[in-house]
Amino acid sequence: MGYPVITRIRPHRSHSRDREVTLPAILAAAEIEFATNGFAAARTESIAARANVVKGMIFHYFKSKERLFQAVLEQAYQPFREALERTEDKGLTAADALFSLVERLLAAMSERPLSPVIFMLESIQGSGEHVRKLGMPSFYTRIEALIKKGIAAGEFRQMDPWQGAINIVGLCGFYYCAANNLSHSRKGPNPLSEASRKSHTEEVLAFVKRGVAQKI
Amino acid sequence: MGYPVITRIRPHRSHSRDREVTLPAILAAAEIEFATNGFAAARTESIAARANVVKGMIFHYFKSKERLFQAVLEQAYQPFREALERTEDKGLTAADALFSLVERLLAAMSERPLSPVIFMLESIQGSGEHVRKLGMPSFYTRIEALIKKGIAAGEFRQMDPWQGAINIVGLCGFYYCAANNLSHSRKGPNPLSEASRKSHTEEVLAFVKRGVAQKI
DNA sequence: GTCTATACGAGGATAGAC
DNA sequence: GTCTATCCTCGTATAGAC
Repeated sequence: MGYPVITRIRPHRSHSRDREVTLPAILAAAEIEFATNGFAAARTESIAARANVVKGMIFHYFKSKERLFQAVLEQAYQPFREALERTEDKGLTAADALFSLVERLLAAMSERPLSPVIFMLESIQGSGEHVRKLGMPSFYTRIEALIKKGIAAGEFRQMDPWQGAINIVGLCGFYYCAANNLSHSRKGPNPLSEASRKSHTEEVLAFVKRGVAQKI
Repeated sequence: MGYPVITRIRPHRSHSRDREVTLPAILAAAEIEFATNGFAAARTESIAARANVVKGMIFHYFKSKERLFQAVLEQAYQPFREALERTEDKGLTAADALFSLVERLLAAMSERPLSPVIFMLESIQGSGEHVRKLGMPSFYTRIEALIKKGIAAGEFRQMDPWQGAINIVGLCGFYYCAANNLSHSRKGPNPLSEASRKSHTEEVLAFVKRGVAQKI
């Protein structure tokens, strides 16, 4: 008593008072936090710290953790939605259509490497509401249809089209989900480096082409 | 005041006072909870409810949530450790050795479908300590070595052996991680049914064989 | 070994000064 | 818009009766 009370331990943060800066910073930090921990285990405090803002800002801009998560999901899904919408099958053989779709899928993942992780966590932990709310068109059914077509045309080998679709999506996405652990269990280049992602893209494409091929 | 106080709303649970019953029940319930939510988001209360015991029992038998998780990890990893240890490469071609290893890996997953999910969550969320603590020998490096050998022997096509190993492990495990969501996005048989798992095993094996094959 | 009750900390969310 | 301070719920863990 009698001692002067320190009312401000940290000074104001250096951010401009500007939603053009704060809002994207929160979104970017949230993407990392949700991709690392999933929705339930993610901490708003961690997100705030990473974005270099105060926790209250998150609720100021997004009202709740739940809404922030939805915003992150929307942002994460954007490249995939575009990849699906841009892909035109008209006038292509089933093989060409499938391989170009897989290329786009791989490019989208390489562009946003955290997205596959978020979707994987949502797949494991979520009840599927979030994904449905996004109107997320399914890569699985699209690929399944192309495989069916390719089998009928004699371009692809006999196989279960649904299982084939799962295998192809898995080849594309598993790498990014396992990337964390891969860097633990092995010296070598960062799995998320430009070069490693390029290598992954090429290897998956080659694997898929052979995996569905008729002749061997 | 004056009203009789209800001291026991629920009666004693019907379990025998026996660790032979209670302990495995907790372990089984915990496996489901951890596989669904990951360590941080898992709730001891949920585990207790599913095991039909009282929350205190968990701490009585396992001391902490952390130790319970380790016990679950050990249990989950058992079939995989055996699969790796039993596999002998002596006198086999690289192709035969690889395919029999993949078969064992798939069989282990089919036997414990929650294990791939737990490993995936640990890979995404954990720092790798738990897995290292288990002395988990790596499927990746084992498969990588076999691929190298197969390429040198001309049995397999030219490819990046490390990427190839990741692709193969991914083909095996992704299915089980995505299974939850798969059942949401599609009518049809349960992805974890006996028949579906068998189908998955066969399809992956076929996919892998073609994926690494020399001639196409 | 099984139960009830509770201590204690962490984390989501809000209020209100500046 | 940004900050501090606080409320309140939930969840881990413990104490102690039976």
